[in-house]
Amino acid sequence: MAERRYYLTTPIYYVNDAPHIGHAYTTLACDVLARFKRLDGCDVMFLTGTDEHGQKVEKSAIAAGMTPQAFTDKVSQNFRDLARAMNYSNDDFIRTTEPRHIRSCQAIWQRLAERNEIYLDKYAGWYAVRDEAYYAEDELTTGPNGKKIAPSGAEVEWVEEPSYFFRLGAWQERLLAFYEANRDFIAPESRRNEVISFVRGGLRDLSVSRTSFKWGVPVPGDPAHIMYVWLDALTNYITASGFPDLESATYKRFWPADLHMVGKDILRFHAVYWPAFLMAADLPPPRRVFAHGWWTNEGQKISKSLGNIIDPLKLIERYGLDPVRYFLLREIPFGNDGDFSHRAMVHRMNGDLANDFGNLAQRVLSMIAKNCGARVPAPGAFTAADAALLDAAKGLHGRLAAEIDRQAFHIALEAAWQVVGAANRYVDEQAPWALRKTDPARMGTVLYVVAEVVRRIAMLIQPFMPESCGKLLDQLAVAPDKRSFTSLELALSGGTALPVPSGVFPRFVEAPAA
RNA sequence: GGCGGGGUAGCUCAGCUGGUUAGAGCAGCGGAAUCAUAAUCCGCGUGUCGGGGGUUCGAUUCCCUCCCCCGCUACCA
Repeated sequence: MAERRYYLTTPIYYVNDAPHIGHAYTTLACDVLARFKRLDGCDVMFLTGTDEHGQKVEKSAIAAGMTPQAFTDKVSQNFRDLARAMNYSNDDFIRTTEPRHIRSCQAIWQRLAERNEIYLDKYAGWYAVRDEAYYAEDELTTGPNGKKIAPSGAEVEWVEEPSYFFRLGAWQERLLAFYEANRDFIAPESRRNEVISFVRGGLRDLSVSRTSFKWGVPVPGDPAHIMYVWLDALTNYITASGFPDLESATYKRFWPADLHMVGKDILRFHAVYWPAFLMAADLPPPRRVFAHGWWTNEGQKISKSLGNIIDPLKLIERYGLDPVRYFLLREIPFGNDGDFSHRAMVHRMNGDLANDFGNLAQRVLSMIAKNCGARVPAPGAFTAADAALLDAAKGLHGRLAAEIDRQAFHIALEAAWQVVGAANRYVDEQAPWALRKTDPARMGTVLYVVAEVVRRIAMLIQPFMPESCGKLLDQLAVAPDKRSFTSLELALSGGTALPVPSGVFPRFVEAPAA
């Protein structure tokens, strides 16, 4: 059903930033997708990493009294630590300062230069030293002293510097044709509209080199120039696949990427510049870019100045890792903005996890432990009700695979929870506690059916909550090598000894007010 | 300004090409049950489907118009 290979990436994170919920969220979505694909039999490559070049990094390093390399060695570790804390399963972690990447960037540049897609000219504009940014003429105002002022309030000056340019302007029609031919290239749909509208508005050639700082990839043949950070950064995706070695096994297997997951703020770079660079270099563009939304904190926009940045490590400490993973992908439609609030978090944790699913598992495992000799009961013939519930659980795999393929994580979870609800209703209707006295054999069948449904659900949502589902599968005595989706049809067998059950999804209990 | 998305029960949202009493989850109210992490199950919603006009036998779903919200409108990433 699915393709045999799947290559997906997170953005590379700018090392100058401290890891926050936005980073955690993007990578989490990729992690769930990667885990799901692996369990579903795909050969997956899941890449994340850090963007370590640029003027800001150079300055921060100097401020810290370190060389840029020593500085980035230090701070890139923050992102590796986050990956471990969030239990991400990335197969590679790329740093733009690695030799493989510098070689790759220069190779891309050379391919572009050879095809006459890059030329040397001058970049001229109003530059604010304080902001390290250029401003357009119409953004400026005139200050009391007659000098031009940027929107930020900084004084600007007219600056000209030599720069290489990429002929982006020539790619407008080909990009539009590409979007038209690849309807799924940009998601969600509204983002696709935005990008198309942007490209329709016309594209200017893009300055792709700088001479104002040194910390970056030197332009081949003209080391006075450093490659533009985005050309450098975007190239990481193809570097990790083995480029520029076009004959390498990994390149042949994994390029083009199946999915670049990004935040909505960097969509344009991925959906416009990147495919243009690649097509211009005569390399295949990626298959899809998904732009997700942003989190607010208790209804407030998150910003450094407000000091309300959400630290994922603190969330994990407070709620536990898997509840946080679940919440982030269940609470809001993936692609939309959403709000993180303590109240909502506890609500999901207690309602969906502890009450609905956790308690379902606990009630059936507990009854089996007490009334079936701690062994999986051997089922008798299935009734229509049994079959209906089992069929609902069996239908989940295809359902989830389809939703995951379009990054509808919230719908995938919702579908799984529909079966959780059906299972809880089934338990109440069948009332195995009453059958215990009247018809123990039937009780065994009922408990078997529920245990089997729990097994299937736990297997399918492993990508979301690997550790918790692992514990649950341990309690069902499902062997570790029988947890991929090819083993979904290996139903529990009667007589299997089960360990003593214990709750997997704890309730969050508010500390009493002091 | 231009382009795009959206305004549906207290909250978050489903409702594809128009057609039975407009739905789900959560919250709220009432009840049942007692296997289980006091978890579970059942019942209960007269919502101007943003306002107005139009097309139609019939519109939340199509057209026009108005109001409001959000996003994009390039070189800090």
